[in-house]
Amino acid sequence: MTKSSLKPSPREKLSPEVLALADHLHSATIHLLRRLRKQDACSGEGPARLSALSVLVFGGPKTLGELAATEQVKAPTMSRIVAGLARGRLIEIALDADDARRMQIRASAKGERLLQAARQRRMASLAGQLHRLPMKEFAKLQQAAEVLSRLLVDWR
Amino acid sequence: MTKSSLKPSPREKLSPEVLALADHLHSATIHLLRRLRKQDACSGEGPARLSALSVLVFGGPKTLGELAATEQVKAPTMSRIVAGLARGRLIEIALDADDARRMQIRASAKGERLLQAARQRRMASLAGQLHRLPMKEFAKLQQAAEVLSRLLVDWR
DNA sequence: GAAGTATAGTTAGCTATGCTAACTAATTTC
DNA sequence: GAAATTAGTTAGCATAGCTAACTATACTTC
Repeated sequence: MTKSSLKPSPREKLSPEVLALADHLHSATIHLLRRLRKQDACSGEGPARLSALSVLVFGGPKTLGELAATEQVKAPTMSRIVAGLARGRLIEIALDADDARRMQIRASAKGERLLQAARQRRMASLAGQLHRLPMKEFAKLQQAAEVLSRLLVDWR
Repeated sequence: MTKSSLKPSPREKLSPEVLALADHLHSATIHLLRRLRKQDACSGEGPARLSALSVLVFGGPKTLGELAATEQVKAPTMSRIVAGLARGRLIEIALDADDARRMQIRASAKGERLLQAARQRRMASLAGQLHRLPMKEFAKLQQAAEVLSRLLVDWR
């Protein structure tokens, strides 16, 4: 770091330091998710379906378009993901009373159970590793997770 | 945190705190990579090929089996990825002198250029966001990146 | 050195996930 | 009420993951 500013004033543009952090963060997140992804295999559903289902479980009912936007995917892609989830009885689809074009999609009880089980496996895997960290490093990750969340919210 | 230990002694097993961090980290990394992934579209190559190519560029020549192991993918999958990269002249393949079954795969000059350009786009995107962070938060991410790297190395 | 086993990669064929283009149907706007 | 917009589907393409079954080379064992 060449200059310090404790208030939200940005640093100079794309210094080597910023690029180095971008690189490390990029690499670490890729490898972290690659490890966790393996835990999902035994759920019987692919990553896109699990992710969409988790949006429904934690975010409540959504239309197809809202789901597509949340998952940053085009409508036809989400259409097929929803079809797959419906085929497995993991979601329930109701027509919107106000607008017959819209569909209200919600997780079914079965979908909720499946997602919680999958989530449990991922969390157990990651938590099992975090668990082995010394307190100090654990705290660093806690702070970083908050920073990352804000970064994503403020992304532009 | 219920107990503190500044030395590498692990905490109690899978406390709510550990699970909460696992959850936040999981969510943040997923959404971070989803954003960065978009930058790769204009490279003309998919994520699996870019990732394998980056292994070759930064890790030097590899056999197909080594590439598959590094990318945590089965041999037939890597076989097709390599075929795609070869079709685009992004890699060069030589037969191993000692063992005619093996292939030595290396990035071509064209592959190196393409990967560096793609990497530049990802890094610019992420760095552009990191750039806007106040110094203090930036430093937190730096520390976290180190912790994450160690976590991945020590993963078991 | 021949037979059997192990290893490196390929091929075929399945599923899942992403896209665009072109479509249907419902709603809104003018 | 005609035109434009919006929600979602269908068709068709490419990438990426897998297993099973194959070829070809290398190693082992007698």
